Amino acid sequence: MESEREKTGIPKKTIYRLSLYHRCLSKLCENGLETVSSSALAKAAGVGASQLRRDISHVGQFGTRGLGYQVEELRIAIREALGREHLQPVILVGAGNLGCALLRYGGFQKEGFEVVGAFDAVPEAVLQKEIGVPLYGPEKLDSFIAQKGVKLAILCVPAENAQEVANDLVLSGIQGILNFSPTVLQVPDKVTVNNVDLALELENVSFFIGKDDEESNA
Amino acid sequence: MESEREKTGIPKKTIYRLSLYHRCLSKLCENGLETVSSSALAKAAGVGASQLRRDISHVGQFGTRGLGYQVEELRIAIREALGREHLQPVILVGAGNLGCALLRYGGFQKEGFEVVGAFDAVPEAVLQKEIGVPLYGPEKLDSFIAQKGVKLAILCVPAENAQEVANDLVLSGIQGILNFSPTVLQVPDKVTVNNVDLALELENVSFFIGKDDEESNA
DNA sequence: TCGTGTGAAGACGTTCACAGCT
DNA sequence: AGCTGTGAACGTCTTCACACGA
Repeated sequence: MESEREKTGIPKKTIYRLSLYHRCLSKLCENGLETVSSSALAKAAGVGASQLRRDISHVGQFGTRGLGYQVEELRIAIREALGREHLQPVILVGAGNLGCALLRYGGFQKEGFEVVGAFDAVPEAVLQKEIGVPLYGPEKLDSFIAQKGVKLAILCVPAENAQEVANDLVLSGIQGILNFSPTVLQVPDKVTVNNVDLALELENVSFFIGKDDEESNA
Repeated sequence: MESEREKTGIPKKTIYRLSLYHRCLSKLCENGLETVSSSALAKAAGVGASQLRRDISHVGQFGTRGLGYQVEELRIAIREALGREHLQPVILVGAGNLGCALLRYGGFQKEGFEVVGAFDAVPEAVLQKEIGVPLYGPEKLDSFIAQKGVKLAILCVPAENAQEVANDLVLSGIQGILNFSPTVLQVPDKVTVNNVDLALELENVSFFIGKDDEESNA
């Protein structure tokens, strides 16, 4: 039912970790490091060295045996493999609690995304100033997406409206949705959806604590 | 390196989906449905019917062949399997943008969690009123956790402080952390960490769009 | 007949272990 | 000697397909 990894042959989980490596490499770069071994980088990323090498092998061969990887070279290679060479415009739909927090959150910009517009059913003028991004009503969605050629949307509307809004987004040409609503979105195959389900994630942590109760001895 | 599924024998991914089924069942319940087939429930949850049956079989045998599952019965069984029978107290650390948004976010309460306290390096009194939860400075952390017996924490501090704060949490007895900081936390094995990495998630969506560019024909 | 529960097969991801380069 | 890159073994999750019960 689920078939990811279209075209490239790189597994979805690997993609995820490559992003992580990319971030680690950026940090190493800032610190002036020039080379790094698979084990050192793996440790920084919290994965096994073997897995890291396998992941990187999906991108190409960059290491020097006996030495390690060139930090900058590897970073660029990964960035290209991820298709993150250029700034990518994003819109955010649903400027409620979470939506506004995300707008103020600097992490997206830092990783090469630009939130170019926000949309809400009730676009309050006050907000506009606070979030530093143009805020529109739903009627502007379609033309905005077409005009700016936006392909990515962050969806933060209440669960009740999520599917409806998602439909509009897809019709307007959005190809990827980062969905924060606790809803299973129904979209065409060509559209990618990643769900960030906060409550589910908390439930998951909750499950794994207490299980290890009588395992206090390492 | 990663070994989840302690004790219970239920795979981590299945746990995740069980939470999802649980939510879907609650919805069905509200709608007055009494029975549901694996395929119907699977569709609601966005998974394959076969997978759903397999997942549920990890919990027990509840279906009636030729008919389906008793919605309420299954819901309770899953809730118990997940250990979510009782309200679980949670603290939130880092009442910045995201932290505050999460405090106002109703989703956790809805799924049976109670945010009993919030902590921030600079606990502004104004905020206190806005978020509806007691807000303390870091010095109160330890005693609060001990006193209330809290095991779960939501971590929303800046990346720079995340590891340091996590250390404190672990020392104070926290056993599970839902981490929103873009950092790989180093914690003892007995502590469970789930990372919600917003930028990474967006990067991931971004990767999978455009790949399917010339795949518009289904 | 309809739909569950599950052995068996298959797909996928991870880890091992070592050959080979520097 | 040190470290990468990778075939092969392994383990895990998913899907198939069908026996069995209602």
